[in-house]
Amino acid sequence: MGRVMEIVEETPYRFRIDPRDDMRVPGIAFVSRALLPDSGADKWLEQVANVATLPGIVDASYAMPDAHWGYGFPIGGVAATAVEEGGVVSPGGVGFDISCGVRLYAADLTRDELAPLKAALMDGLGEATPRGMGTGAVWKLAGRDELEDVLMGGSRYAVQEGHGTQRDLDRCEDFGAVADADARQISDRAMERGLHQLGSLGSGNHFLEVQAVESVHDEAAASAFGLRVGQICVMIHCGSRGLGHQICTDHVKTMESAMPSYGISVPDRQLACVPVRSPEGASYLGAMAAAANYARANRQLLGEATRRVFSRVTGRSLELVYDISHNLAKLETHGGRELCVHRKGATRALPPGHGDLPADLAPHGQPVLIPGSMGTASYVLRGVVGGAAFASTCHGAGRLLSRHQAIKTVDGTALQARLESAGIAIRGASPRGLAEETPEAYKDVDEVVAVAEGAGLATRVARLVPVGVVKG
DNA sequence: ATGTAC
Repeated sequence: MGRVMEIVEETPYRFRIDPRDDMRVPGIAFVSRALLPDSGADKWLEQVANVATLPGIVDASYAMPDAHWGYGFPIGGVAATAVEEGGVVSPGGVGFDISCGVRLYAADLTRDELAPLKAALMDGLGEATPRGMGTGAVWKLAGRDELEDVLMGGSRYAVQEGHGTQRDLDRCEDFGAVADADARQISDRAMERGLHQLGSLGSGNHFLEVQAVESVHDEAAASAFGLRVGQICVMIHCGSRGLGHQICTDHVKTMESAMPSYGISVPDRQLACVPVRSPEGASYLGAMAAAANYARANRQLLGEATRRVFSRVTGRSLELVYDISHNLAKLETHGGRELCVHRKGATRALPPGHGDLPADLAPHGQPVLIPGSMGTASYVLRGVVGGAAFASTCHGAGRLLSRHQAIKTVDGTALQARLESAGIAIRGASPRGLAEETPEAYKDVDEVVAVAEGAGLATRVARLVPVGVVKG
């Protein structure tokens, strides 16, 4: 399980790995004793230390409370590099599922009002949501030219084509699309994979979930976000499908061969990286931005399909609370310097008053959407003044068992029966897919979120519980 | 996460 790391407890919610060997900065993990492996030997802690060796990294290599082992970087990792000081960009710091993220809708409907319609709603959502490893998708794109429009315009293009409203875009990170997308940096293979998957959930931990607001922790913020106790919500968690995956694969390969020419060596080949200010760095960031726009359009399309079903079955509407990604690198200004902030399984959490927030949300801070594991709670948090890790927080419960271990632990069919008897409707999930996502395979989301709040990364706004789930 | 390996 990797070498034993020496950990210094700075506070009950902040642990430090001091620089050693080639580390340029310390590692900082925002965890509790309960979330830290007993022996200090866990592969993700070693990964935190490895990331600290990257050229140009500033302040620290950070781990969020839900951190666990990932490709090169830990999932739940945050690292920023100084762009004008040789700072690098690494696809491993973004992840294979570029701009994977979450969107949350609030319904004009209570849990009690839904009860007699729940089965019909879940049936409708099950039928309307393409999912799994196949190629079914909501939007049949006209061809590569239209795919390029999506890659450049993200949710804005989807709305322009009639798939949503301006109000939706007001509640999206980056108002629906990131700048500087460059479709020319995407291989033919990645384009082909993206052509037939726009408006599809995928598999793994991706899901569409009908939820109910169980409790509100911050009345003012909840009200501004459009949330109240007893209300029905819909959460959609998905990403950039095969397109993002192929882009990551392509650019890791390119960087592996380019790295020596920049004199960069890394302790793990999965940390392949190049300077942000290099042809390969610019190429990756352009392709990554295009994949991010694809992921946003993907969530917009699935949201529109959800709205149609919701309206038909319940006669009620869905208002977007927010859409935020948790796998992305962004060029941001912090402390007067331009930084390339990698967030991998970590969520941006802008503080109250931040200029990138829409006016109605600005007094309260950015909504942070935390999907729990299947059958457990999810949370809405908000960003705080004086946060840490470049205004970042956790992204979910965080895995405890590998998919392989999870399958050995539970039987998918039995798990489905258990969830259904707990009042959680399941549609479309394969037994194996369910077993991989069993709650026992994840950390306790309540503990993760409590630590995020204790560490001063974000504060709780509302806790949501599952009513029904559509999975791949 | 992923046409679960090119």
